Amino acid sequence: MDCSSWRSTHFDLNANPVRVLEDASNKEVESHFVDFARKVSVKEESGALVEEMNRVSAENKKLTEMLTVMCENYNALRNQLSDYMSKNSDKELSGSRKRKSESSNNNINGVNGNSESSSTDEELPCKKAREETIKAKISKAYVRTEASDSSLVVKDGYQWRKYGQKVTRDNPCPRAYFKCSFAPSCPVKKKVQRSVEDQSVLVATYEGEHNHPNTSQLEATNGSNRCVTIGSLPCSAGSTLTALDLTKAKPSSTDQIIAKQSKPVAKMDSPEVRQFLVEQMASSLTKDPNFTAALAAAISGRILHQNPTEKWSRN
DNA sequence: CGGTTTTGACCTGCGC
DNA sequence: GCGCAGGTCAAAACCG
Repeated sequence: MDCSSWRSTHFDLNANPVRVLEDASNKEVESHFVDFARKVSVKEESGALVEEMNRVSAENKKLTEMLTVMCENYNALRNQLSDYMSKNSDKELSGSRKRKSESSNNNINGVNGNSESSSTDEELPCKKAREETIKAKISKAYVRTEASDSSLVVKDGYQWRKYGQKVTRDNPCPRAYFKCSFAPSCPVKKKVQRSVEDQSVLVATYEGEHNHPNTSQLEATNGSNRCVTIGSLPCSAGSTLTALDLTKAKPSSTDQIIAKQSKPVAKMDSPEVRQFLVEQMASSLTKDPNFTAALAAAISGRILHQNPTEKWSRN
């Protein structure tokens, strides 16, 4: 599983635009300020503006430092998580309750050893291969939501149709079953259930791989998606990703996703797409007068949520 | 009116 | 074989 390059580029995607934005906004504000000062040429007013500018710069610097610290912490947590995942991936898969894809796989050579099994010699390899395929495409995503939010909705950019809900024995919270809206042409399913330990965390389990583009990617490509897809999951199930949500202030994008998957998405991996996303993020954010406020909110939110995040990385 | 959600019934695999 | 638990189906309700 070679996903480190993708993960690191994805992380850069989150980190670099901030630096780009910071430089761009500083230069922009400075040039606007200079022009304005020349035109008005009122010393008192310019003095006040300089003072304001210094204050904003100091605030900007402070935010940048906080962001740097945050990114370092995020990196450390991500490394912890990937270490943990690689150590426990085998254990996790064999220990799951899921029967079709795992238990039968592990017992196929006969813990029960019943020679009168209904499976024929032709069926066995075929079934095994199919189950292994399914097993290989299972991925999990942990999504933080508002504690008051009782819906089992994970905004991952795809459209889902709920086909069932069940209360399971090991968790009092109901588990919801979703199929991709493109079914039956797209076979992907997902299960969403609240974590037993932290009920503000949704655990989404994806099975299969989408054979069509992510709807949010399509919207972004069309330029109609003003809320950049940082917080959404660009999920072809099976790719490793980490996403940093800078748009926490928006209710529609409050989800904070840390996902473990197993192989990269070609579209997201291409330099053109990354460049496009960076440019789009930069342009949309620099035009937004609420950007500073939203950034501050995101950072404070991150800091407040740091402990639960550490908790996830242990689980 | 068509698509989605809800929810009880049903199916299937596993352990005893 | 039986009971349990997870997963799926499908009819009714809901919604835009």
